[in-house]
Amino acid sequence: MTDLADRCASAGLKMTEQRRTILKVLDQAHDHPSVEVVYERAKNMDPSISIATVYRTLSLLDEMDLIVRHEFKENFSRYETNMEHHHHLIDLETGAVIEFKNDDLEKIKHKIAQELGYDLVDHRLELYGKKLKK
Amino acid sequence: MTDLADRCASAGLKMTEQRRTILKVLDQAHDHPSVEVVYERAKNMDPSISIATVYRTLSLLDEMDLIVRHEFKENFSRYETNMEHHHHLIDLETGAVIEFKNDDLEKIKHKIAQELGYDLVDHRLELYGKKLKK
DNA sequence: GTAGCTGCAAACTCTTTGCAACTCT
DNA sequence: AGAGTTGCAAAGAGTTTGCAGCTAC
Repeated sequence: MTDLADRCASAGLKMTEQRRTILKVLDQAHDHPSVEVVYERAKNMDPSISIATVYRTLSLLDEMDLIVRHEFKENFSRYETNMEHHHHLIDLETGAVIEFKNDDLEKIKHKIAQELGYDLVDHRLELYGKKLKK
Repeated sequence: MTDLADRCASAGLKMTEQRRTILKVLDQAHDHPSVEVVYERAKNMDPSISIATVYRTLSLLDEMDLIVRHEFKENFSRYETNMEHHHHLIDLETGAVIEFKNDDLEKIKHKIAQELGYDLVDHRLELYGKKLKK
């Protein structure tokens, strides 16, 4: 049983065949797939699965904080299972997503919010770029 | 004639009554209005204006880089005319947008992209928070 | 005069949802 | 058995677009 499936089961979710399939897709995904992509991969394992179920499952997992929904500058959402805190650089030519982390950034972020009199609840830091040719 | 209108005219755009109205709304806006809000304000000056025209005009101005379109964590776009470089803190309780700038952030941003082998084309840095009660 | 702009309504994209049937537990 | 889950199709929200008529230049 996968890690995600474990946590879903302990949360009291019914482990249906469809959920097992979607969780397997997510566990195997090392990229940041869109709903459409998760659906395609899931359909390869179980052709009867519906995209409505994929939407419902991903929303559910996002609410449970088991995955993270991103809305980059595209007109659809992407999801990722990597729960370690980090940010993203999106390759404008390929759509590829590169993860990075930076401690200075973390400090500045909180400092700014505090100075403005706010408690930082969420944030978004995305870089969009083109690969340098050497 | 407003500043925005000037620049539109020099770019060869026809100055229709509707455009004049929308540009006036934008010139007077010191907030970050959504399409719907621009439409409402424009309708107060000219009730016959259509929301399609508002959409078309805002997209056009965005392409011309006369205004900036933002897609915060809401399911609609907002626009702003303030062209000075800055970032945003969005008040999660009211939707209010507070602008700020920070030089350290600028430096780090470019440094990170460079280290990853990318040329920074665009970026997004948004903080979401709740007002601290004192 | 004519290229460009407008209003209207229909179309589009992504996402959510009502419902009846089904399935884990 | 019963609450939760599913597939389907319809509905929603925000946005874009085809078209015929209108308007700035």
